[in-house]
Amino acid sequence: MLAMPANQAAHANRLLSLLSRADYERLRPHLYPVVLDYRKALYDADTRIEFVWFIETGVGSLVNTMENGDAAEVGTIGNEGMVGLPILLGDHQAPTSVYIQVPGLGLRMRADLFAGELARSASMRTVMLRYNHAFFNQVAQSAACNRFHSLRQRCCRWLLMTHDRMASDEFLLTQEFLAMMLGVRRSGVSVAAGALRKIGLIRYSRGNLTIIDRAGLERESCECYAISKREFDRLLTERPLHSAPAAV
Amino acid sequence: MLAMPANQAAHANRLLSLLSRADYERLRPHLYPVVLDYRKALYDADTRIEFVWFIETGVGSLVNTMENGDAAEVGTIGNEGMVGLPILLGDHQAPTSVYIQVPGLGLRMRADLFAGELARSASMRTVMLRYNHAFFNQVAQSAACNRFHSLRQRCCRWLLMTHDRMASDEFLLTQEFLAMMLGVRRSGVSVAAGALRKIGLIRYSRGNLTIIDRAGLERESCECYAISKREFDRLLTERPLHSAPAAV
DNA sequence: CTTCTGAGGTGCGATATTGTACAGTCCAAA
DNA sequence: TTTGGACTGTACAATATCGCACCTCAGAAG
Repeated sequence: MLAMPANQAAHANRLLSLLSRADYERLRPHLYPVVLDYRKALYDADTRIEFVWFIETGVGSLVNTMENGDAAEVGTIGNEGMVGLPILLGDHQAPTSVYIQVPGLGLRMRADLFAGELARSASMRTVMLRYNHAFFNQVAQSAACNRFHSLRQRCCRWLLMTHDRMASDEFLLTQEFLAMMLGVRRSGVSVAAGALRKIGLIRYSRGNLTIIDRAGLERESCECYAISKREFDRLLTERPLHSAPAAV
Repeated sequence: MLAMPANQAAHANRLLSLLSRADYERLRPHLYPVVLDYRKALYDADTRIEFVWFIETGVGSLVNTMENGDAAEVGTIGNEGMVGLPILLGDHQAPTSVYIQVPGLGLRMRADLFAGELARSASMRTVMLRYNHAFFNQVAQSAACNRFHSLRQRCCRWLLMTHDRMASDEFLLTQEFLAMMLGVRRSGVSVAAGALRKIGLIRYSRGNLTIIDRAGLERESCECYAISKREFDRLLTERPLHSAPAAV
């Protein structure tokens, strides 16, 4: 049974707000506010990860880049999570990179200090590992989604996942960039997004996109969006997970 | 700095053999030998995970099944790893399932006891979390692979990954089953595998497949195989990961 | 020996997406 | 005010894969 201490006062970052006051106070002296600029790399593939980040606003992407330069997003990180999970897992690098796709603000901490605090606090590990599982499930869902679902469906899913992690209905987003995230041609996005605009779900022009009809996007999206979201909601709560056999 | 104690005597399962003798002795009383039958489910999506498994021979697949029944493998587990990572991450279920695709033997342990031992041993957590990272990287690679690479390339990758986890060059495998793993039509596999047979890389008939030319398969495969393998080799060693800044 | 069944090979039209190209439009810098 | 660049819309042939159907074949069951 995982006893979860009373959480600290609400924080812009959901993970930090799930920590006990004591755990949060241990991290606090090491957290430095940073601006997350558009397209900034938080870490690059196969290079040492020096910091972990807790995103407050904005959105980051876990991106896999192939030898020939083809790239695709395989996971999304916002104010519900952190960037730098390899540190949590005892590693210091990864074959993927993390880029900022919607600029914002966050808190940064030295990776070695984060690892040290984790080693000292079981309750902190609990929170972070649960997030890690939710994120893993999202990536696993992406893998299957890339196999089965159309560009249009994946486009809707991407918009919904990004929207969830944003304060506003409006954000900067070029077709070129979205195409890279989805791992498709830019002109393919032009057609898919054009169709979504035609039926009144979104509006956009010259890199400025607005979500008009969220429910409509959810209808057009594949099930992958709902599954990922459900997992985050299930795992990122203050309550302990049911662990009695009855709780199947 | 992660001090890694002297490992215990070599074990058929690589993860268990990476544990310190003390850690292994803690698990040993709870490990029960089991037969891993073809197509057996080790756990099902969204249901309580009661056991964790350490595979000794045979191969398992992490499978994502869609609402309409479409299914695809998103990760592979063999004697290098364990089944039941959600337990390690403080959860007790997952949106994916694990099935045995090549029958074999393994050791099973009650999930609650495994969680208890993990809570008591930092060194055990270290080993398991590293494996978790390697496995995560494999799934992230699959996500991008499903986006970019041809059926033929993915077919080669699958054969290589399975072969790595097998004692023999020969195993039972129908096109029907491989099609489900790759998330494609059976007749698509017929064409792809037929081509691989024609150029002498594999041999097969009526559900019996033999790897003839491994190097050839590696040439025909996408880069995803090598990347996943490299990550497993990097993370599943007895030596601690370099953690000095010089070790980039 | 015959039959049945699971496994595998092949063909064909339909569809999604690719690669490439080109043209239109808005905005900001010169 | 003009120009150049960034962003977007569109078109078209090529390709991979799909969905489906049908046929063959080997071996086990009867």
